Amino acid sequence: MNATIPDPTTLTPSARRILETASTLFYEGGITAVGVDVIAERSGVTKRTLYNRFGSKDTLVATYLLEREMRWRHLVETAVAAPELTAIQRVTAPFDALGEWVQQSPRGCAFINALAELPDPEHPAHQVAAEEKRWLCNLFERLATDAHIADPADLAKRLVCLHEGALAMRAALPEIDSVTIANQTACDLVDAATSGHQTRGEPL
Amino acid sequence: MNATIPDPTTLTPSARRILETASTLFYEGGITAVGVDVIAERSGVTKRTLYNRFGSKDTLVATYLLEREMRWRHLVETAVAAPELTAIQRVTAPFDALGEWVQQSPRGCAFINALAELPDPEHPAHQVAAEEKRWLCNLFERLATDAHIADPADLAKRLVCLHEGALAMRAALPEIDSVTIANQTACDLVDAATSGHQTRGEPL
DNA sequence: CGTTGCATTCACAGGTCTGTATACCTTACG
DNA sequence: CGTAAGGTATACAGACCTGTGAATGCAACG
Repeated sequence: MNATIPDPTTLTPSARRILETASTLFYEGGITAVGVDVIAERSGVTKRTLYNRFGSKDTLVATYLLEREMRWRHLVETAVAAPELTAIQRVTAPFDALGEWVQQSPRGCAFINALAELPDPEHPAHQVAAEEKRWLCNLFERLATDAHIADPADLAKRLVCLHEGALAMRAALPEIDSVTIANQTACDLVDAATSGHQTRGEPL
Repeated sequence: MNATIPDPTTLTPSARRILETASTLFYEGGITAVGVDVIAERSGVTKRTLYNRFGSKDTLVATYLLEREMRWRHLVETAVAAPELTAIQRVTAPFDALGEWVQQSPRGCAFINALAELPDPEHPAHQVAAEEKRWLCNLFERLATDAHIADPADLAKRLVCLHEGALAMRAALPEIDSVTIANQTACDLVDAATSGHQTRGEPL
């Protein structure tokens, strides 16, 4: 029934097609709502092949999220490493990557969506999703540290919240250009964190 | 099949029980994953009664979101109207309401989750969810206007992003106290928007 | 040539899903 | 008393779901 997640970079040709079809359908239609029959049919593959390659739907879901995370990480890492950027600009570079990313992602964050559909913390996909958020938060903290910002952990958490909010709002109210808004806000937060001591309002 | 959404405040006793059971199960287990059979059984009601009262699962889902929105709105509106608050403090008051709200909502935002599961924009629940976000954004803008903030529309969008991000992060990484972080950040944003001209970083 | 791995075809098991049909019971109220 | 509304009980239709079984084709590689 269950199986270990295969390495998305070394897949047989059929498995590749299956994964690509599943990625599209899961993201656009929702994980629970999309059945393996449709995935197999749209991949030009039989269900048997699907199960031979992935072992279970849950594993296919986890593989889908895993590969998506790899693509996202790669995009962010190249954006952050752009040579023309200052250390300060690098801190908000993930928001630039997000701007590209959402062009092909009108339905919000695939990881948040997966968490919404799969409440069971034991589900393999659940941990992939949580891991992605943890990675992003740690990345922000590292970038803030490199930019010699006073409280990098605090800034990182703020930026992660902004980041997720922008993605979520894009699915809910596409007419608001939430990514640009979040990007500007992130720059302001970095500004505030660098220019001397920061006025911090009481949370009442 | 489909039916009009009933008024959640005037329900027969059975319908009340059905809606309450459905609310819990939908939120905790996901909408698609929870079937009407288990809802009926856990409500101590037959499926026939459920269909007599709500007509379809889709309508039941929409009613669930509608009532949840009413409760949330009420909580926010009382928080915003607290007499001891200044106009400036009112702007971030929804974040205080959010602090209470998430005590009973460890699985993130029900509306975002619903959008994740029901991509069809024609689905009645879809519009209830989008409406909630629009309402919150407009509320922020109104509060910012009342507090004589320079660009209320801009600030409102920033605060909505923060708000949604805090909710989403709570589901993904509960160990981060995202609501408190977002509340503090919101206060800082309001501070920055009130104290003279605001340095706005280039989004690169 | 023979093996090995990949994929195919087709059928099926065992559930669960939404939604409906029929017939009966109970309670409130005019 | 009589009626109507709300609810009960049970069974069913028809579709879809995940996952399995058994037999076969085919191409590459030793």
